[in-house]
This record gives sequence, C-alpha cells and structure tokens, in this order.
Amino acid sequence: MADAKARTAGTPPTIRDVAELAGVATSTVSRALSNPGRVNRVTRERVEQAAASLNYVPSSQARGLSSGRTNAIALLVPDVTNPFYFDIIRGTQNQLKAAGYTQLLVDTEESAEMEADTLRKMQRTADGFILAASRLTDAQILEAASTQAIVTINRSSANAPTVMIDTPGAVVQALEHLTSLGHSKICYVGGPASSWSNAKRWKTFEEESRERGLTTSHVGPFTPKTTSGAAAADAAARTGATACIVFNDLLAIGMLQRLRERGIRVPEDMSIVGCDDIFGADFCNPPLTTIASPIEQAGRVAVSMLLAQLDPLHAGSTRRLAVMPTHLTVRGSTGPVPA
Amino acid sequence: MADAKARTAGTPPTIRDVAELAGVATSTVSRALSNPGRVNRVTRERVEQAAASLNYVPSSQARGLSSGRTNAIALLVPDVTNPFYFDIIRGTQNQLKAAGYTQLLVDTEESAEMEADTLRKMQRTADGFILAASRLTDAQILEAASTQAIVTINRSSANAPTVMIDTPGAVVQALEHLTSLGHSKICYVGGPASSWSNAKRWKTFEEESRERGLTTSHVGPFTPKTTSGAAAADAAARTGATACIVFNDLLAIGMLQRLRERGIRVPEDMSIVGCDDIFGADFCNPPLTTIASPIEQAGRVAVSMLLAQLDPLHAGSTRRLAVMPTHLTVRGSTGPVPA
DNA sequence: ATCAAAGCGGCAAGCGTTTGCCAAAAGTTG
DNA sequence: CAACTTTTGGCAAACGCTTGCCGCTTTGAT
Repeated sequence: MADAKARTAGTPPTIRDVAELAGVATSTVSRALSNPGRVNRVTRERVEQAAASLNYVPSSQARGLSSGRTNAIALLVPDVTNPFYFDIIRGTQNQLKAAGYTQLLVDTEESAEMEADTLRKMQRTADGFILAASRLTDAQILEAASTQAIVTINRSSANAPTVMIDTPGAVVQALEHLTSLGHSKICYVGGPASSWSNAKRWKTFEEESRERGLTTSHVGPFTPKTTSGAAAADAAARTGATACIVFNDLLAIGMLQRLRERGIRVPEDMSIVGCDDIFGADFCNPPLTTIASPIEQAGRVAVSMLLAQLDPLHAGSTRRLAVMPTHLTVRGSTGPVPA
Repeated sequence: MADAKARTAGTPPTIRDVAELAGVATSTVSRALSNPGRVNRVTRERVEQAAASLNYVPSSQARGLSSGRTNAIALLVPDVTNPFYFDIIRGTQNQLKAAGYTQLLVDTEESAEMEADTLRKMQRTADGFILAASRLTDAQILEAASTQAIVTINRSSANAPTVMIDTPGAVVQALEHLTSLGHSKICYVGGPASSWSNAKRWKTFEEESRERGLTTSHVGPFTPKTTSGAAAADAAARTGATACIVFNDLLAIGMLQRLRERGIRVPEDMSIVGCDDIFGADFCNPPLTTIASPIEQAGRVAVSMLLAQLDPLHAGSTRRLAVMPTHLTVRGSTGPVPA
C-alpha cells in the first residue's frame, strides 16, 4: 500500500516531498490539493499524481496552525453512558464524517464546570462545539458563543442556535393518551434538577394537567439511570397515582424492574410512559410506551447548523432554531386505569 | 471568567503574551508549563500566574506540530451503533481523559478498507490507535503497527498488543450450563463472517461440543443487530436444537422477540445464551443468560497498553496481551431441556 | 580562592502548512 | 501590435509552540 519513496525514510512525506517530485513549489501543491480551481488542470494532475505515489497525507496539525481551522468539532455530552446520547453521538458522527470533519467526543460528567472548562481548553482544538443537554447557564452560553461556534441540543437559549426536541408537544400527547385510558391521578417522575429539558417537561406537564383537571403529583429529582428506577418507583407508588410520566426511558426501565419486584403490575396497576425511545425501550418488559424523538436526526441537524455557522457564505444567515417533532409510541406499559 | 487583557484582542493569548507578561522568554514559558522541573520554582510560579491571568491555553496544534505528539488517540469501532462498543467507548474515554488525552472516535462501518484508510489518514492526527474488533488482515495490522502505536481489542494478532476477551473459556461455561440442564442438541448462531471473534467462538464451540458428544448445528452468518434476530431465530428453530449459543446479545435479543412472536417459549421450548452482557441484556424479556465480559475494563486496559507503548520509558517492554476474564451470567433465558 | 558541576534562562531553528503578494506567461481586445 | 486583463506559479512570511544548544550564575568541593 505504501510506496517505496515514502517508506525509505521512517518519516511520512511532507508537502515539500510532493512539491519536489512534481517539480513545483509547495504553495502550488497546497493549492492544487485544497483549492483546485486555483491551479492549471495539468499542474494539478501532476501534483495529485505525485502526492498519490508518495502516499502523502497533509498534516492536520500544520494545516490547522496556519489556517486557523482544525476540521474537528467537539461534541460535549453529559454522560456517554446514557443511550440517549448514543443516538446523538452517531447522528453527529455520521454527518461530520460526511463533511470531512473529525468528531471529538467529550464526557462532561453532568457538570457545568467541566463543560465550561472543556469549552475553554478546546477553543483552539475544535472549530465548533455541539452541546448536548448543556448544564451551562445562559450567561455561560452567551460567553462561549461569543468566541466560538456553538450549537446546543435540548437546551434552548437565545444565545446560540439550538436543536430542540418538542417534548412539550409530546407531553400533551402522553397526557391525552393517559386520560383517554381513564387515568386522572398522574405523577411526573423528575430527572436531574440541572436539566433544562426536565424543567420544561415538568412545566408543561403541570400546565396541561391543570387544564384537564387532573390530580398531579411529582417525585424526584432522580439521576437518569436505571439504577435510580427503584427509588423512583417506590416514590411514585406512594403518591397513589395510577400512571407516571417519567423523565426518560432509562429511569422508566429501572422503574419497570422495581415495580415487578414489588408485585405492582404494569400496566394493570400502574401505567408508565417514558421519554426518548432509546435502545431497549422496545424490548424491555413490558415494552415501554414512550415519547419517541428523532434523536439521531437531531444530531445530524445540529451538525448542519454548526457547519453553516462555520461557512463564511452563510455566516449570520443561519437558522437559529430547529424543532424536532415527537410522537407517542404506545407499547405495553400503558393500559386502562385499574378498576 | 476571561481576563481583560486576553479579551481585548479577539484572538486568544499566545505563549508570547504570557512570556511578555511574566518577563521571560517564550522558551521559559513553554518549559515552566510542560516541564516544570526544568525551571526555577519562583520563575515557574510567575509564569503560571501570568498564564492564568491571561487565561492562556496552549494550542494543541502548534504543540503537536513542533513536538510531534498530538495527545490524541483514535478509537476505531466497526459500528458506533452497537452497544458492545459503547462500553469500549466509555472505557477508553475515561482512561484517556484521566491521562490527558483526547479521544477521536471513528466508525469504520464494518469495513476493512475504511479501517485501513482511517489508519493512514490519521497517522499524523493521533499518537496511537485502538482497533476494536478490527476487520484488518494480519498483514495489514503488521504494516500499520510498524509505523504507529496500535492496540487491538478482540482481534488477536502477533503483530500488535491485544486485549482479548476470553470467550473460549466462556463458551465452555455456557456449554456446561446447558448440558447440566439436559440439553444435547445445541446450535451456534453465528455473527459476521469477517469477525475474528466469531470464528474463535464457533471453533471453541465445535471442539468442546464434540468432546462432550453433543449434537451441534450452526446457522449464520448474521449481521449482529437485533433486526437480524428474526432470521436467526427462524433458522435456529429449524435445526431442532433445544438451545442456542448466540454470537452476541444484540442478535440474541432479536431472536427473543421473534421466538415470542412465533409462540416458541423461552426458556421452556428453547434456551438462549447470548454474549457480551450489553446494556439491555438484563431487562429484556426474558432476561438474557449471557457470557458477561468486562468490556469497559477491556477498553481501559487497551488504553493503558497503548499509553505504555507511547511512553519512551516503557517502550518495548510493554505487555503484548491481556486476557479479560469472562463469566456466565445466568438469567431467565435458559432452562431445562423440554421433556 | 579556584575550579568543576549543576541549575537556569535565552536564542533561534525548526515543525508542515496556508496565503498575501508579486511577477511572468498567456489570452483578449481594439 | 500595443495595451491590458486574467491565469498561473513562486516567494516568503506567518501560525504557536518545542527543544538543542549555549552561556551566565550559583553552588559545592577542594
């Protein structure tokens, strides 16, 4: 695979080697390779051939140093462990690769501080940032957005373009589903206190419930992990509610397990609605009724918005907000209110 | 958060700004920051203070360019979608972050070509590579390993340090479990043909089964996704086997669903053993008996081995092979042979 | 007091690109 | 054919850092 010339020296060929072989200046090589219109076709072909024969790969470091662009974007997620972010990871990864960008994945461990720190440390390392479910304050986002390209996912803010998942809409659907099954005592099982989308969901839940004259309760906050499901289930059970809308599927799945242990049947005794439709929601027991959102697509859209921001052509004229539709996927975890 | 001086210019402070403020040469700043022993304590403190007050962040690009190190390592996985790799992703991510490295995540889409290509393109971008379940040939691995630091996971090769998951040992355990439940007709449900570990598992399965005088069958190859589970289940059911050892959990979970649809009860009519103990294996229906492996730890070990390789001190004396223990986790998907 | 060794800081040469500027060549127009 | 424009390629200066080398101070030993 590697050519002779390139391998004789242990060190990879540089633009100079290519220039020499092609009999042109390095500047011409540079242009031929990254700005094809700028050089004559035959020259370009000669350069390309030389580059190919040497198996030349431009150094992204050097390129970045002199051009100021790194061709990498960083994706900050609160927890790589959470399947919700898996979908974002692969959505962005896809789109980035297609655009010739490298993805820098960082786990911020649900910490605003760590998030801010990463943003600072990587200012030169990445051309832009995608903040998934950011824990940052509005002020912090504003500050960050003032010096670097940023897109947030599920964290609305006037200060940066955002991809939102229309959870309010979905909460309404869930509520409708539940009331149509006869439920009137419904509990919201809350996620992390610092989560913007948790706050949003809860608020919508409260408002919509009130309008419908439902009896609501609220438990939480809980860490959005299956392991917190036990505590969540116990707390929810105590409220006397016959149905729960749960912050996310992870928590909901954990609750499912606990409820079974305690002999509380789902959905006969208690209905459960999750949120996100993550991997596993379809094959847990019972399969989870959940608010499905096109998470992967959200990742892709976020990349597009970020890249548009980076592109000098579109600069400024970029879309500030994308709302991803959601819908309720009804599976086995919801049923008629117990008699 | 940002200091006045640093922000006045729109451009981030460089080592020169720090040097000026501290009243020393840039070389001293460089050393004070990355080679603390080399400068006097008071000088160092002065530099550190200057750097802090300017909110200085060294450019990894420039650093990489002049030092030849990037402080990034690339993780190549065949499919970011697969939960098996999630655990590797977070295992490596953890360990890398702890060591001050950045993780470059690349999805090679189960393609050897893409893998080789990435290895080539990123030669300068990453200090080392972790190849998870590599599809590369021995020769390709040899070639790559000759010019860059490489560690493979679940792909044994004499040419690069490897982290292996002891599946053979686990297959034996699974077989023992199954025979002790009375099963004698067992089917191996195969994964991708190009997967080294699939070959390995199958081989062990065959050998051990023969020794025990079992009747074996084999179906596959199947793509290791839940969606392939239907085909796999149908094929396995036709063999007349009463138990299956399945290439991985993803496939196994898919089979579970299909078998239920077809009215084949698990484990009453058919026992299923998966492999990997991925997220979801514990809460699917029925919960999956599976060969559990410390995947996340495997990722961490891989990082350690890679970092050791990179460290000039250890160079050469690094461990070539780590075998991660496995054990059978018995859950609800296996039971006595049908009467 | 003398001298070698160690400690410490500075100089300057890269590292591999990109890119603004310039000049030569080629093409166009009247 | 002159005058001008466009195309094309080269020169050289960055980009921000690391590091080999040198030389000045200290320090310690004799």
